[in-house]
Amino acid sequence: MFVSVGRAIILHADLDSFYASVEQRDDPTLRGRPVIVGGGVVLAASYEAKAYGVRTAMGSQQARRLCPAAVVVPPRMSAYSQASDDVFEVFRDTTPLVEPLSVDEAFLDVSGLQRLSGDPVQIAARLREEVRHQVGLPITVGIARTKFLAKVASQEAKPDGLLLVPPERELAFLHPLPVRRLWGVGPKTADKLRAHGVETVAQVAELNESMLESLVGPAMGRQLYCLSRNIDRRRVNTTHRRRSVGAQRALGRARQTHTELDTVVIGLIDRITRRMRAAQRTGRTVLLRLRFDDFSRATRSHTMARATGSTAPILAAARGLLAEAQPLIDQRGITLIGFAVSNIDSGGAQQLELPLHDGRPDAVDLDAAVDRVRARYGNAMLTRGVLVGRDPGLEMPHLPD
DNA sequence: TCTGGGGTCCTAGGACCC
DNA sequence: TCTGGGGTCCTAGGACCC
Repeated sequence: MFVSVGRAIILHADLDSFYASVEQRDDPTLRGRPVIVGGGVVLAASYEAKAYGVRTAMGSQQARRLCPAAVVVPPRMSAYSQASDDVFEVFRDTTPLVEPLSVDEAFLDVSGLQRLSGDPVQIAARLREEVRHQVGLPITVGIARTKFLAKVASQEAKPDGLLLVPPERELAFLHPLPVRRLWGVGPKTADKLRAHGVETVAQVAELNESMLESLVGPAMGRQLYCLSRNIDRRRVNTTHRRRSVGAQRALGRARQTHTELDTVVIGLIDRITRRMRAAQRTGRTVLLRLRFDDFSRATRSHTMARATGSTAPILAAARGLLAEAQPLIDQRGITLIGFAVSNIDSGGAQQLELPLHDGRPDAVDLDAAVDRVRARYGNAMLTRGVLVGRDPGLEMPHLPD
């Protein structure tokens, strides 16, 4: 049944200190105590540990200094993955309109649920109860008319909270916040804004669009213009697709021999291509990511003629990139190596130039086009069903599989 | 702040094509 | 014929998010 409502109601559901909460759930002796998940670096900290200033991504030495009483436990990724699946099941029991943002975070569109399930606060409260009862984890929910406000609301409500931003209170809620709360504003952008005396969302909202664009670039400028004025028309998107698959490994300061490094490369590429094949994905661009002794970084990339999920061609590309970067490695010393495969499932189909006779799409020689696609990219992209020629937006007829 | 691992998106320049 | 404008792709780097 469809219930017509005038405006969207969006929930942002966010598990609290996810990894640490799973550890406290599974080991009762950890409850109420400061818990740090991680080895060399803090992957997650319980709220008891956060109270001492421990933060995610902090070096564990510093974390121990801040909180000597903390219990440090190694990560158990499969347990977190299972917990995540369980929580998302609760989400999907609430509404089919779920957009995952990460393992521990999602948007839920509950606009059509009111007649069936009560008002938004009741729906959110029940969701929190269900997650607590069925999975045993604390979760915070923000409710608003837009994604952005819902997310800000959940951040304000953490931990283990629930916050609704009423439609008539939106600007009053948003404007006093620091600019860092705006999506996409990190340390660098915050610095740029501060240099111009801009520290709150209200101050951003006083700037016009061209001023913001000159300050932080066209895309970021437009985004800040819209968000600071509470303009956010993004819908909850359930059809999100992964755009890259990657793996990386920190190596420490010790120099690696060629053989040792190649062993790491094989391991990383094997991990990536296994995951790609498991997800039935192919990719066309291989990216090498390096970090050096001085913490500078470099990337090298290579785009293959066709998309693939096979280990051999991707490994060959990876080794080629590494050889290309060898002078940099010898010079600066490598401390991290990673690869990512992107251009997922592209096959390159969008780039194909079809022979248009007199510019009429109906006069396209389909057989010839199919032959050219096969010759250049293999068969994978034919399953996409639609080809786009050079004419912008010109959609070609469906191709036979 | 002395640094993991997984991602996303934007920008800018060069090559190339029509 | 020459030139210029517009468009896409590829590469490298950077910022940001969880």
